Amino acid sequence: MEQATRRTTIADVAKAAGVSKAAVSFAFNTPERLSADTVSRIRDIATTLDYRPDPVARMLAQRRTWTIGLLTPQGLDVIFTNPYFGEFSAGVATAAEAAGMAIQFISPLHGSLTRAVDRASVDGVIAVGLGAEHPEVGQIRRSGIPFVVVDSTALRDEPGVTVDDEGGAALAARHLLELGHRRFLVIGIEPPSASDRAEPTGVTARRLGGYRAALAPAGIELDDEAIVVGPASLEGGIEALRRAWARGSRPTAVLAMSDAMAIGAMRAARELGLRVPRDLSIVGFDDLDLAQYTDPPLTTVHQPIRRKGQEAVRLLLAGGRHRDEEPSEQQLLATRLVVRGSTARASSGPEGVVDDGR
Amino acid sequence: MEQATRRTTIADVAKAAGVSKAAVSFAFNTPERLSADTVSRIRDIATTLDYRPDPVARMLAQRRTWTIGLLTPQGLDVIFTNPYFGEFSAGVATAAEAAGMAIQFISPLHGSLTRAVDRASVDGVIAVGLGAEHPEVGQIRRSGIPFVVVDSTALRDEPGVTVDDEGGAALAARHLLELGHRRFLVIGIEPPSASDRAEPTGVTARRLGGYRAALAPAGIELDDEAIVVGPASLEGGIEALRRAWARGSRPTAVLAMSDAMAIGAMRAARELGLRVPRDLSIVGFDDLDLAQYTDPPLTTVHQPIRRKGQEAVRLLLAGGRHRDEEPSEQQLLATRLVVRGSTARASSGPEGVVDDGR
DNA sequence: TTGTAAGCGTTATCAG
DNA sequence: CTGATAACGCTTACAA
Repeated sequence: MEQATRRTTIADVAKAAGVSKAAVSFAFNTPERLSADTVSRIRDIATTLDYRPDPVARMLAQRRTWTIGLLTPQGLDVIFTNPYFGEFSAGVATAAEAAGMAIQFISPLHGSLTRAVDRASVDGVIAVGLGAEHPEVGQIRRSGIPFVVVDSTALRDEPGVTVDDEGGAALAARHLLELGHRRFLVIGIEPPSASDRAEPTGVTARRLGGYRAALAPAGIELDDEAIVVGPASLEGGIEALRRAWARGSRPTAVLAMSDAMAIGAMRAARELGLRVPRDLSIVGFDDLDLAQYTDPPLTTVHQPIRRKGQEAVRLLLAGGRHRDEEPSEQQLLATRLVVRGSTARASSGPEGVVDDGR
Repeated sequence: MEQATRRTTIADVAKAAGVSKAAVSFAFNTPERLSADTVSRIRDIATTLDYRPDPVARMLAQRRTWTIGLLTPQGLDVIFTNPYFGEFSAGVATAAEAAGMAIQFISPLHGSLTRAVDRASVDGVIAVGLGAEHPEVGQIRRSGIPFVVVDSTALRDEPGVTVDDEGGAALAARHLLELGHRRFLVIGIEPPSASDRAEPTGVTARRLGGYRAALAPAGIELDDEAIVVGPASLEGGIEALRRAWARGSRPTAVLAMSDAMAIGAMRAARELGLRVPRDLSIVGFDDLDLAQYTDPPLTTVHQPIRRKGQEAVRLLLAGGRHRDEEPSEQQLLATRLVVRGSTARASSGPEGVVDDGR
């Protein structure tokens, strides 16, 4: 995979046009500085010679790469197949393109995020879902590259954008409460890397906090029995509900921390012979595009995923975080409950046991 | 978004260690060439100074970017939210990472793919779903960068990987035929860009060919009435079935050219009061992960999406296509039918009209 | 084993 | 308005 022949350089064009390299550069970048016909002459020759400026040389000289890095602790294979990241990336891409920036995914390389960060040549980075325990944050901060964090309230002193996870989660729990539910199962997101697992990831902790805050007034506590975790995927949701069921959990409602998991749970419920929402109510979190097309359509907590991506870019371009600079802007985006068809009034339990409201 | 302070360069390390820049370079890239303690001394100092080689300078000097470009005619926002591309990209990413390569998405920039290609700094490109009419193919070929095409049989003289679209489509049609269906609706993929629209994209034409080939022996022809097209998305599928229905189509089976569209069609069918598969059989194409989790699970044509991505990388690394080189390897991957729950024996029509086999 | 110096292809600076 | 000339930070012959 080597280049076959040498490509035309700025020097070739300069020589052919009988001008300096600088003049050629001007002809493309600041044509106002040259006389009109010099510009057109140079451009003509450049076209003839099929000259295209080398992006790498340009980056080196400009000391800018025109690229935004999207840093995630998950591998690219999970990133690309995860609808949440898809929508988020779409938001980032839209805003980045508008600003003339490309985006580069920075994911663990051979297991090392640090290595990946070193190899990436970017003007700034958007770090998604990074806990405070990630050393990469310090690594980037030291490097002096501007960055913003997304979904990491733990990093309060960095500029970043987050959604109201607690509030959204509370809305979901309250909704179920109002429908008369008393036996809950929480399906949580298990942090991706082993190192994260020690301390639950920010999102998980915050949403759990929201559920608890809403249920407490009703005298309901979520003990370990009422919580299962797994990867934030469809399979993860299936597995989670199966596992909970196998160990004897008999909820009338499940609070899933992601739509993917909620959809998986719906699938698993069907396998267990439960009708959703009649035997089991399920509420998700995210409001993916897909959520409105499931059967039944998914009741879920909406968060503005694409906008989150756009805001992150805006923040980054507006300054990001610089070395030793005072903390800058924090964005908190609102969440809201979208009631669709996967939740209903609590009725008799799945095995004919009438719920006595205990 | 400017760098706050100057980062440590190789010259800084060299001076601090009292060696030449070359020695520092060797210490990292070819330590065998230096004495063991020189290496460790240099490395220690480099660590102290927090030296990290500048990737851009390295690219320029090496004349390699260690990056593979993924070229698509669709915008990044559709790429990232399309599960097919997600799985494909995951395959590419896996293979690329194993080879120490990063991947860069090359999508129309401000509407121009050509511009995007110029700005991209890559060692090779994988072009997905490009028709022969795309001038970018020539652009890249002229540039001398190795490339492979995916899903474009029109470009027979380029190395590339394709799946057996005709065969797979025929399998799908034959399956429905065997179930007794006689009234079909084809939901096709509408090419993304207006320029492509003139001539149907390769995939669409090939799959349609497969359907026709299978139906012809049964004396069934697909006229314009029997075909609707739309974007390859869930919404596209919903829209397509609705439109066909509105204009009077009353099929007992639909052949969708993508799983996303098939799932959309299932949704639209439900809205129309049709039960799948009882009133309407639906078969998709792709076999996305999602296909097994729909309700009912989707009968579809499986294609090895991830593997397609991996093979493309392999081909590219194995040489790709060079300027003026003889055509190189073509890969044709097999497809197969996966029968699940969305297809059933043809029965009475949706409005109680008994199908007389006409 | 290590150093020297010539690139790599731009852009930026500063005279003319 | 134009053009030398010097960065930019690294790799890599080639010399020592």
